Amino acid sequence: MARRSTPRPGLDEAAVVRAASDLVDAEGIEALALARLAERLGVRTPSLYNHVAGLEGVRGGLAVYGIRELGAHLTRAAIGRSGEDAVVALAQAYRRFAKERPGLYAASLRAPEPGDEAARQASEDLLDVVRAVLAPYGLRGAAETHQIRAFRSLAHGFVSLELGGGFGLPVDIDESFRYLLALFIAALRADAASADHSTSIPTPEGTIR
Amino acid sequence: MARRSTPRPGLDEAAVVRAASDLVDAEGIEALALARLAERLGVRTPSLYNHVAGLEGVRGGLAVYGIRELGAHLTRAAIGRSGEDAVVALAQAYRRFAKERPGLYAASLRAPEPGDEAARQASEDLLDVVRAVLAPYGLRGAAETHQIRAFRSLAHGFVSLELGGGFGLPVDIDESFRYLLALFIAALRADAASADHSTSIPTPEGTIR
DNA sequence: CTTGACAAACTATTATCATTAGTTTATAGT
DNA sequence: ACTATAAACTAATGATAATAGTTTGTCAAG
Repeated sequence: MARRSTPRPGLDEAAVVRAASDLVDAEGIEALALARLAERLGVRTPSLYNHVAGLEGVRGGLAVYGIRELGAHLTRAAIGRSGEDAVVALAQAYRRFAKERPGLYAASLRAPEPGDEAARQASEDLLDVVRAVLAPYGLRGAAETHQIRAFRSLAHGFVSLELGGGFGLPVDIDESFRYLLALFIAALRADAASADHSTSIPTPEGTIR
Repeated sequence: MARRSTPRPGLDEAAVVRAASDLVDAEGIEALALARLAERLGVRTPSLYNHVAGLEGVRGGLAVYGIRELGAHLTRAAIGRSGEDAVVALAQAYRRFAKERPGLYAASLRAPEPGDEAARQASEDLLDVVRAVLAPYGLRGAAETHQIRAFRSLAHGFVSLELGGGFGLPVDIDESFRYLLALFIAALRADAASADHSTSIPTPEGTIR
């Protein structure tokens, strides 16, 4: 009944990706190298090729792992909340994740290969969380897409600049983030006011953003 | 009267950085390599060390060049405009620059070395343009900083996601950007309304953001 | 208990790259 | 014409990714 199909139960892709995640969070995304990974895993470099498709394979796997982890964090933050409360929680969780796991967050940003189904699915799941939180604000179709893109742009732009040291002064960065968030929430209110479907029928629309 | 101090008038740092700029815009930031640069310049790799401090030196010089070019574009876009017109022009110019010179834009984002005076100055100049455009909205001190950071987060976040292929659908990305911009401008109006110094004294404050 | 298949590890090799050391050479200024 | 010097060069080293081919450990079937 044992699950493993074969011998030498040392490594698998997940273990390599985990090690990569630890490495990039500890030393930065540019420190990601097969040699360093092999060293950490107590193995010679070529052995990694039994589990991942080279350095590019590690990067791809790490990106998917990062998107999933971010999605899980956002989901946890949003559960049990609604309305503006949920929006704030989502944004704060986004920023906290990026700051706690900067290497993994950076890795999650890389554009996936066109055929990468796992990456597509992970992104879709992540998007669903954002969509669900913004759903009460009543937009549908293209307008909803604009809203979601705006949220992602805000959150990503801010943490990206913050992580990159783009904000000269260390003071009141939290305050700046609150300002940015308030700005977005004001827009949500305006959207909700203009789109007055207080009781709207859940239109059976497509899923894609 | 000739200016050059010495012989073999082939290269200088600016020429190397220009070549690097061409390279990264044509083939992406990850294609930046001294070997490729030397090839393009018709020179052997080690010769580059006479002009730049290795690959890191090229990256640093490219970042400064990118910030300056971006600043020049923003300045041109803002000249002769004011108020919301200027804000929109600034944002559009920001996005256009990033799309026209994606490699250079990416290079401009790297965090400068602490002592890099050229980078600090270039960033300061860039910031001054944004500050000038937002000045009519009446905020001072910390509030102004939040406003500026919000603008940068918006603009950078959007173009970063766009360039990285983060927006699944190619349709109406322009429209999404307009939505984002409208959202920011609404916040500016609110700020201007609350901070009612119609005729304010130009406070002799510090410069840093 | 033996044995064979197979995946996972290994060694060896190649190619690319950045970097440093030391040498040669072209030019500017005397 | 001579010399100082900066800019180019060759040569060598070390890190890295990647591939080919070999060895070996483990599971499962006989």
